[in-house]
Amino acid sequence: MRAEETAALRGLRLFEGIAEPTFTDLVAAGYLQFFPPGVTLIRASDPADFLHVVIEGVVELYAATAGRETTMELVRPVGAFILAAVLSDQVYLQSARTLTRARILMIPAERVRRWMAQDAAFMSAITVELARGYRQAIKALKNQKLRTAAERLANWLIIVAAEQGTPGAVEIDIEKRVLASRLGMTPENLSRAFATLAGHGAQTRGTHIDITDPAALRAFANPDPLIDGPE
Amino acid sequence: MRAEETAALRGLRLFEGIAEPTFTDLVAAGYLQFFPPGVTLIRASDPADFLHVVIEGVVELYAATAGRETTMELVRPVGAFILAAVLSDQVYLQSARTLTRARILMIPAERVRRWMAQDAAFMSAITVELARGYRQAIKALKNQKLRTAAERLANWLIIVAAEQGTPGAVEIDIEKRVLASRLGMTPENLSRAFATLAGHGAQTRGTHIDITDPAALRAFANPDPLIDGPE
DNA sequence: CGTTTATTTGAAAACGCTCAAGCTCTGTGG
DNA sequence: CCACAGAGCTTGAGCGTTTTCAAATAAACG
Repeated sequence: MRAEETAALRGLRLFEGIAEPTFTDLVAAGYLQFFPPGVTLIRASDPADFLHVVIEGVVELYAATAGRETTMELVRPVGAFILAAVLSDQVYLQSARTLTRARILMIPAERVRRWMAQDAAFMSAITVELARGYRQAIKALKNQKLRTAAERLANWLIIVAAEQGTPGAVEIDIEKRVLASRLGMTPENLSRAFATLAGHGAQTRGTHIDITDPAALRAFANPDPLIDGPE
Repeated sequence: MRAEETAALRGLRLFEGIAEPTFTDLVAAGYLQFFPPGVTLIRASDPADFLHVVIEGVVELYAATAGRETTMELVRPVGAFILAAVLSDQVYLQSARTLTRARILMIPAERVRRWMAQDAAFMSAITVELARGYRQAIKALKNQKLRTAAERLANWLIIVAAEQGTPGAVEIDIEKRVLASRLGMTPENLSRAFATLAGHGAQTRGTHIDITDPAALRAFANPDPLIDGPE
C-alpha cells in the first residue's frame, strides 16, 4: 500500500486518534485487493468475517427479499462498511457488490475485535462511527417514510451539488437505475421525477443536471438538517 | 426506586456486566419520574441532555418534517432510547412522547459519557447496544423499502404473536392509528390491510386478531430473519 | 456500424392517500 | 339504566402517486 493511501486511511474517522501500533497492525493484517466491477464482495446472511474499507471505486450495499431488491447505500473512498455486523460477530444484513473497478482493504473481523478490546481510543472511535452510522440509518428511514419520490430526488440533488462543490450543477457518476433504487423508486419513476423537477429549477440532460433556480429547488425539496444534514 | 426495578434495570443489555459502582452511580444520578400519557419527553433538534430509560409504560419515538409525521419506534420496559445522540453529544433526530402513563429514568448525558470513558465494560455494552440499534434501523429501512403495507402488517403480526407468547392470537395494546404510523401507512390503509389479511389466515375483531391459519399468514408475509429477526 | 444495454415514454393497473360519512366503543351525566 | 357525546375505527369514493408492462429512443461497447 502506498504511503498516500495509508495517509488517506488515517483520515478515516474510524482510525482517527488511535495508537500507531493498532493502526499499523490492522492495516498489515488486512488484505488489499482490486476487484472488477460487478463483483459480490459480501452476501447477506453470511457471517461477518471482514471489515471492508473502500480505498478506490464505488461499492453498493443492497438488500433483497422475496425476489425484490433495493440499494441501501453507496460507499465511496475512504469509507468502511458493515461495521456493526463485525463488532457483534453476527451475519451481514446487507450484501455488497462493486459498481466500478474497486480497491478494497479487508481486515479480519477477529483482529478488529481484538484491538477494540485493547485500544481504548480505537474502541472510542468505533463507538463514534457506529453512532454516526446509526443516525444515518435513522435519517434514511425518515427520508423514506416522510417524503415523496420527487422530494427525495430534489434533496439528493441539493446534497450532491454541495458535495461536488458545484452549487449550480450535479454530475451523476452511477447508473440511474442504481440511483433510483437508492432513492427508493423504480428507474421509470426516477425519469418522471427528473421531469417533475424541471418545473422546479433543475434541468436534466443525460447525466448532467443544471440547477437553474436553486431557490425554487429548495422550496420544492424542503431540506431538513435532521434528515439531510451531514455529520 | 424499588429493588425489583433495579433488578429489571440490571437486565437491560446496556447495563449488562458493568461494574457495580458504575451502575449504582448512573442510577443514582438519574431522575426517576412519572409522566401522564401524551407528554412530550424530548423534541427533535434539541441537544441530547439525558439518556432515557422506560421503566413502565409505552413511549413513542416519532419524527416530523414539512407538516408530516411518522412513528419511528415504540419503546417498552425495559428499554433505553436516543443512545446515539447522547454519546456523540448531538441533537436528537427524533421526538418522544408518552402514549400511556409512564415511568422514565433520565440519566444525564454527561454522566453516561464520563462512565463510558472510565468503565471498559460499560463502553463495551454501549457498543453492543449501539450496534443492535443500528442493525434494527437497517432492518426497518429494508422493511419499508421492500414490502407493501399489508406485508408489513402480516410480518408484524407474526412477530408480536411470538412476543406475546400466543402463537394463534395477537392483542393490540396501542391505538391503531399509532400502529399504522409505525408500519408506515395511514389508519385507513391499516383497516384495509387487516381486511386483506382476513383472506390470509388472520381474523381481526377490534383489538384482537385470531391467526386462524398460521401457514397461510406466513405464506403471505414471507418473513425474513434478516428483516424480522429478533437479536 | 451493429449489437447490446440503459434510459425514456406511454398506457394501464395497483397501491396508497385524502376526504367524507357512518359505525363502534367508551365513558359520562342525566 | 339509558341516552348521548366524543373519540377512534371502518368503509366508500375519488384522486394522485407509484409500479408494471411494453415499446421506443438513446447511449455505450465491441
